[in-house]
Amino acid sequence: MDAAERLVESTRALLWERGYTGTSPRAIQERAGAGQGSMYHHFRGKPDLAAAAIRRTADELRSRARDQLAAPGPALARIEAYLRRDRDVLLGCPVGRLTQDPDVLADPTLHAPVAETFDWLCAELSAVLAEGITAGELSPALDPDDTAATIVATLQGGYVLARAAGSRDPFDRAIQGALSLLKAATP
Amino acid sequence: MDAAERLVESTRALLWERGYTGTSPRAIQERAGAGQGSMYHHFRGKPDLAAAAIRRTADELRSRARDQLAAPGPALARIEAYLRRDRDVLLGCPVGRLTQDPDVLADPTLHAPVAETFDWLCAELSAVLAEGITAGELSPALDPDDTAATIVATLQGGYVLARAAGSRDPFDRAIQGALSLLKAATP
DNA sequence: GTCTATAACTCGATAGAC
DNA sequence: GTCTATCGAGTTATAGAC
Repeated sequence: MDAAERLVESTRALLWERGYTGTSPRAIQERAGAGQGSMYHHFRGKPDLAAAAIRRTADELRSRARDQLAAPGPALARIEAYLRRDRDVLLGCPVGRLTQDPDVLADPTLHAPVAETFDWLCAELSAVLAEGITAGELSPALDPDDTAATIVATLQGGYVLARAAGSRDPFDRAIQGALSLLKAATP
Repeated sequence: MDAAERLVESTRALLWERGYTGTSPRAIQERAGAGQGSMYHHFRGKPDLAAAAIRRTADELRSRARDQLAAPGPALARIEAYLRRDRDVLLGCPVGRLTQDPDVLADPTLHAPVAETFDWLCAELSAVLAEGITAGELSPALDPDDTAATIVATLQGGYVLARAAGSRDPFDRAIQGALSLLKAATP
């Protein structure tokens, strides 16, 4: 792994742990084992480096969501597989956490990948839900877009509750509760 | 309003907008119209001031949740009133946002009010849900604790989605989706 | 109780040697 | 391509005058 690569990975880790404001170029360099000169040679500065890191993190999230949502099988089973997938719950969502950083939201280059990720995820889930309704797995009374937003919100909020509690328990309960509600909503 | 009071209110506003790491004593002082000396006379430093601000914000959240949840009326109606209450969606939750700040989670004095707030809120909602099940409004198949966690997570995640989208739409959709699922889960 | 001055440090970024 | 030195500003906090 060359220096530019290590700098991006280091930035990804620090943005996840400490957010944009809490991440200093100095900390990025130390973690990457690179010096000032190296960093400012490869990147114009902190926003440039953050843009590269956020784009990669967003791409990875999409790719991992596709693994479960685009798999073969019944709609509800794919949603359950996605919700129950192994996650580092106490670390929170590396994309969702960026929405708490006003400096990220204020910079269109940093904000755009975050907005696109959740737009894409809601649309993808909505399509799977619509499929489940057509197949007779889910009640036609459910609105796919609304329900998709509820599912993504349950995940994002589950992370918040887990970090507040210092335990993954509330996350697991929130997921279980959402799945129970979905399973109760059969035609 | 005296200086100490203005300093706490100023800290509350800044913690909400910019988080703990993003909030400097200087910014607190400027917003409060108080000087360095005044601040360090009334408070030992940034963590002390933040502790006072967080305690007050947490108390206020609980008090406002009680307004809807402890009101008279059927269980489901109280939950809907709580979920549909007027909110500054794009500002996010002033308590939930603190879970993204590692410096808050690392300090027990700052972390405790955050943990207690969500513990209390989940317990309160769980009690209302249990009441709804007993009254025959909701299916006995629902687990009150799980469902309560799902509801709180939907709110917290709804804020995340709204800030990501730069619009309150996904928040409203997530709430609507959760209410539709709850209403579909009748005995 | 509030002020100003200052300390010791980190911030994000640039300059210029090698 | 990476280094070290340095910049000016901002950080949290203390000291001491008033």
